[in-house]
Amino acid sequence: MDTKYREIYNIIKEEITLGKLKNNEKIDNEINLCKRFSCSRMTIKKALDMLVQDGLLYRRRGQGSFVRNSKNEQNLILLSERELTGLTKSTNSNIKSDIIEFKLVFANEVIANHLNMRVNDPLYSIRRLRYIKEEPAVIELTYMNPALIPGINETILNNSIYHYIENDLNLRIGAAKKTTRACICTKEDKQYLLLDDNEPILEVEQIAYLDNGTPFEYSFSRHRYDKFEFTTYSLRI
Amino acid sequence: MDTKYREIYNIIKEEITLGKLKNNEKIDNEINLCKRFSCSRMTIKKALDMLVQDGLLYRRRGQGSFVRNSKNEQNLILLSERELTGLTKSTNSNIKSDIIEFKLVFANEVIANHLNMRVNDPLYSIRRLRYIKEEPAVIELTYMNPALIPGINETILNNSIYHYIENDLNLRIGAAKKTTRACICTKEDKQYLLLDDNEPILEVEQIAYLDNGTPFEYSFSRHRYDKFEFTTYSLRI
DNA sequence: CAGTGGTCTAGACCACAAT
DNA sequence: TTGTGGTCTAGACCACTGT
Repeated sequence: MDTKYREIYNIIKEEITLGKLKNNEKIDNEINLCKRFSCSRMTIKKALDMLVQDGLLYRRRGQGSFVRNSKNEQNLILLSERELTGLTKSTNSNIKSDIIEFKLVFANEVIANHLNMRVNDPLYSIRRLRYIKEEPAVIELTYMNPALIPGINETILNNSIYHYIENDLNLRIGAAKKTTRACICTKEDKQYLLLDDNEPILEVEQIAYLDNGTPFEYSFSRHRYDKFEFTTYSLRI
Repeated sequence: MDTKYREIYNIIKEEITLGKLKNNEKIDNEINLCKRFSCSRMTIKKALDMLVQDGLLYRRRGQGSFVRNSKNEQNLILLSERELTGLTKSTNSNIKSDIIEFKLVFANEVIANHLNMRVNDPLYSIRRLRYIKEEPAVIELTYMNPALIPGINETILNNSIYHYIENDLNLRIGAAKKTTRACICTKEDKQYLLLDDNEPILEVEQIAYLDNGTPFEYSFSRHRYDKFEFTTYSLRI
């Protein structure tokens, strides 16, 4: 059983993204939505505020709530913020992985710090090359705490680690801190991603947290610059 | 008069960032905070949820709310999400601008679309080179709707457009949609930012919205790759 | 003026964790 | 069992917009 506000959020989100509600169209007011969903105004507000955070709605006191231009920009792969479960989920299609390296190492100070571990604690180190539509697209270097995420093997790595965490380990991923930068490509990048000397990398450094705030993954994803861009929607609450 | 939840948010945020509250330390529970700030639990929850969104807090049902590792990483310029007012505010120091070009043009279809204008409506086009600590750091190309943001002149451009919008025009900036990508540098980038052939650009394309949902700015900021990285904190609500 | 969203309250019941 | 945060209610008052 999901929460009521999340159900309402999903229903209205669908009405917007499927085009039932047009751009700049005024949606029903809060009072009417309360009646429609048999709930209090605070619950409606919570659902609508989530849609504002997604950039799908804007609201004007004294006037109403309106749909925001929700162009389907699908030339490139866009990642939206409420789905933070890595490549596999956000692109739905045609992901394959080569495992370049998969070993147990010992945490250095930086990693231990980010993952709330001690220096020299054992640590998974995973390097994968990921393909989208048969073309090499990302090199991922992932560190995971084996005490939190046990039982990783090649089968899992060939599919989705996140799927394993949520469905087999029954843990829930809650948040991620991502730092994005542009880098000059290295020899390794050129080799695996088939880049020329002057072609850059879009690198994302990430710490991912479980639902309860515990960090479980520290990773670097080096993306081909011509296959990825990232969109975020920032609000000043 | 600010809202109560924003005041509480600011006070607790300061206690975390100034180091009064240490990493992973449990903060006071909601009931006690209600008493301390003389307010209801919902108001406390709203303030604390904002801190969770900022990545400064994590919360565990049955246990409490805890401070998240808030290392001061100040080697590079980091932009956090709740401050979306451009370079000048987010770096506090030592910004200068050269105006490369400032003219009135006519909106093409793409721009008109993003800014809710009509094709061929008049439009400010502003190209600036921005220096940080006397070194060239960003080339900004900005389009603005003169009907919304009138009276822009060189003095304003030499300082902060955002300051002018909020303090002189008394408008409030509410949200921004940002798309980040890595690019091969152009001849112009090399010339102004003093880059070598193989050094990339970190480009941010942005649509900025007023408080009431109206888009007023469409811009491209081309950052030196070695002076900028962007951090975002994503939540799965 | 009426209609809208923004804030805030004082409580209720629930799910979860530690003891 | 106790203490914690998560959800939800039914209302209140306010600020802003348009007529």
